[in-house]
Amino acid sequence: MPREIPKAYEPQEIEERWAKSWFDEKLFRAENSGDGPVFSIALPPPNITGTIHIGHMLEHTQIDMLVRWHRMRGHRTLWLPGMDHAGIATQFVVERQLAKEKIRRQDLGREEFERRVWHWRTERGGAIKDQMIRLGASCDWTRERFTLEPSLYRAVIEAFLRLYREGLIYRGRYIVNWCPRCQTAISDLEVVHVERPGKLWHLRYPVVGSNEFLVVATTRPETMLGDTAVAVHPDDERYQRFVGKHVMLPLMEREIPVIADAYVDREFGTGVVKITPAHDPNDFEVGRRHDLPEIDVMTNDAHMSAAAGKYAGLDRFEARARVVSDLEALGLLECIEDISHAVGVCDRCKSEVEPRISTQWFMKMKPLAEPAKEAVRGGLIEVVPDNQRTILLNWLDNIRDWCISRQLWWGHRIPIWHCDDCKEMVPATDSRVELFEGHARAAGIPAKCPKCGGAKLTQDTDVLDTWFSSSLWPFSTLGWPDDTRDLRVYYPTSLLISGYDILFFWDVRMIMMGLHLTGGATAKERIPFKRLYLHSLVRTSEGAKMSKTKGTGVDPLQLTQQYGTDALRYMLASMAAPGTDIILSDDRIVGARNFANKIWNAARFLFVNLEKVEAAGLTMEELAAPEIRAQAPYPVTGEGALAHRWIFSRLAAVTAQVNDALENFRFHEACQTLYHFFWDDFCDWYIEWVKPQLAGADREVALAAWRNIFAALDNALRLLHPVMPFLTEELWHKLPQPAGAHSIALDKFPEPSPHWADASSDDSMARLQEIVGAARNIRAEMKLDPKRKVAADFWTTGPMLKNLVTENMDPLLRSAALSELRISPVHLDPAGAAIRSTSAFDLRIAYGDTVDKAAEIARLNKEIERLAKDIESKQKRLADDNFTGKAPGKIVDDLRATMMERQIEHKKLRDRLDQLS
RNA sequence: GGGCGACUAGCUCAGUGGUUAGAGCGCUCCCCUCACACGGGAGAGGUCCAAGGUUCAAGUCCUUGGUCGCCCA
Repeated sequence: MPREIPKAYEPQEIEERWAKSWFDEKLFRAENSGDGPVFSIALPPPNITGTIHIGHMLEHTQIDMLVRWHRMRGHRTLWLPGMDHAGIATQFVVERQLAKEKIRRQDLGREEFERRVWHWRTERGGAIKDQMIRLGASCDWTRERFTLEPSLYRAVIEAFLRLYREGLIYRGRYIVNWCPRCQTAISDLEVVHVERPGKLWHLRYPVVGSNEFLVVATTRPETMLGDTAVAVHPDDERYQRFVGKHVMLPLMEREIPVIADAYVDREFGTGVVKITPAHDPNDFEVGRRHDLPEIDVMTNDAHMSAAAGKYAGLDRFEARARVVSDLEALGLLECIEDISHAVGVCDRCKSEVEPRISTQWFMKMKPLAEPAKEAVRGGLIEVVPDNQRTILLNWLDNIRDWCISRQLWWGHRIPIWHCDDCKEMVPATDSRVELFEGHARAAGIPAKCPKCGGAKLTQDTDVLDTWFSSSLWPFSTLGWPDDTRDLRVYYPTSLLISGYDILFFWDVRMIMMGLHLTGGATAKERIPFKRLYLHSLVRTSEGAKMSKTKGTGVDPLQLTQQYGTDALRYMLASMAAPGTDIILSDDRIVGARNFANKIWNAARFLFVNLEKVEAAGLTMEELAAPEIRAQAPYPVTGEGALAHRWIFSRLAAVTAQVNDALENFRFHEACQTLYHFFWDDFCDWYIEWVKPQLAGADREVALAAWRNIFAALDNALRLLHPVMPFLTEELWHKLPQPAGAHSIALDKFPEPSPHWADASSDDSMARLQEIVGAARNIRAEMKLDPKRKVAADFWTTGPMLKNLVTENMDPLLRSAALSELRISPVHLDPAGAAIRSTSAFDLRIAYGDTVDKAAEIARLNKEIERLAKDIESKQKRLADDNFTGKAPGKIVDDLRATMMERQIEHKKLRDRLDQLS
């Protein structure tokens, strides 16, 4: 193996191999027996129509990091995956496909159409699952669920029936958002408001029995055909005398009343508004208050209906133009104003939504919102970042009823039957489902109408909003409404990670449904998740949402192909600071790729060099067997001793930091900590420091050094595994592992071993790094040939530091490319030399005549000035009794100590400057 | 109109009241040293949007304003 290890990390083959192996071996299957802490999380189910995009990748990376971390810490970990049937989206995909054959779904009929969708689902749906497997998501695929499968269908019916019986689901004729393209009602949340230029038309309505007009202003003149009143504010003196009179609705020649209602904004337009109860939510309210007729002047596809008289059959926008020109011809168009206003469009298809009166199913939300508010406010559910908690509570405060019916064929059909004779609504007898052509449908069909005894019952044709089934996801996937073992073990789930864009659509609704429907005795047992982490969205460099249709989306699989999955994961995680959106940049992923390569090469170095020690009779087993690694660090004599103690001390600190970061969703901090540990500490210092020991002149030293370095590498790999699963898996397998060990993913996450912590090593190493830094700085400034080793002089007053230097002479000389480092008994002579100082030591390298004296003077001056300023400000603060009296003692002491150090440095530099000039 | 957020190095971003505010990339200089040029070493670069305030101490907390986003109505 060592001989074949490639020079650059080549992720492609490695990733595919491990992805397949993890899946085939069912490595991530959760056991619902046993003891110990449980960590469970449900995958936000992607749409079956979807393919993976960078947002999924971000979400899955974050989930997977936490899942792998918990699993490695021995928690009973379940990540439950699944797909959403995605009502509208899926129906559209299939309809579009049919359209190519010039077939409409109506031509096929409902049953045949559903058959086609199922067929599509089998053939084409769920591509995202394969992509997730390929990208290493450590889900328990044996528990995969689909929102339309029988057990979840049953959960939906059960939930519906309970809510219906409790009166929380009702049917009624109200104003809804109608999408004329999707030909279905949609919920308020599915309407997005876009600011668009528009016009405000001022129309004259003749007052009956006079020559006067009332002028109304409207952005939608075509709806005037359905006007059933005009309204003014009750206190508006301009119009009081008209209240109770009638105006003649132009074009329709219909007399409609002038009413007074406080809803009217006196400042808007003329202060008179037309009232169209069937086509405007506010007018609808006014209409109900005043008992006005509701005239729907449109059809399902937003053409004018028979109720629109001679305009029937026209598209709504054609009708608008015709209405305006007809009014103008009659002299009833007062003026046209250009304005900008918010237009509601369908979230999915972007066509203009038509507010329209319609018979639909609704869910009462206020009673459900109250417990949810309590759970969040009381901290039963922790929301991160915290500001999202405010947003969530705010929304719950203003919640409105949810229109849950959709005029689609793909979805959970509403389990209500209508009596053909008396129109009584009869719910399914129970939530049982039966299989029809292999797919679930309601089985509890009522036999006869309980009211009139009629035997002809027809099931409601509507289906439920996709989000209805989604809102049951955390418990329906675990077997609810049955009392299953999974449900008892894994519910409430530990955590939900979702994008903040679906907070209202999904997260909040799950909280409400979980609290209301599940069986726990207390709210704490009924919440669907204990913590809610809202992750950021990935945006384009312009800050816009990624969009496939606009071509601004980034294909994660392509990036993966180019840079490796681990690199992409690392990049996303390293940018995933809570609360701010992510703007992708090529640089970052290149950096992440380089990091992966660095890890690869550090391991490569070890394995390649192992040959040399194998030649000396040491075996891999002796050096790196698991039981050997477990006892690290091994004491090393000689000059590398410090570095060994130090790297394990670093490991202890890094482990604690990573644990803390992951506990708090601070993925970017975990990444940064790991990056610096691996690259700077492990590679740049530790490996470099101990290289000669590894070469094996002294067998005992080599043995211990190798054991330590392999143990450290093994620890590092396990620390890195959650974010870079493939690379670490591959390298882990190159180390000896216990018989039967399958994967690093099932190995232990490092413990933050307190006995590894070693403050004195940390301190000593930092000092030595300063000395090396000083020497390198002189070399670079003097433009010394890097290959040329030079002698240096060293002066310090501290005996400790003197010993430290002596004890670590060899690695010091190598790191700084020095031929020798002479410890001087006296102050160093600045003549003919460059000196670098800290308060603790001076380092001198002699030069010929190569040095730019003026540059050195400039450098000194700049440094002196900076120090002087700093010292002055510190002196000032220390002289202030207010500060010394009130600030904590440690702060004052530290400040004083620092100031004294600065003063020493300052004096040294001043002296040198004097001698130079 | 209501709410939430952002503004820190050329760029993308960290920064949890307390030393001289950090990282990656980019830039400058040197080095293809036998793990890695996807590398090593050394540097330059910041009145932390503005003005007030709280505090012994503010990039960090508060107020107001500016610019730019997002959500809701």
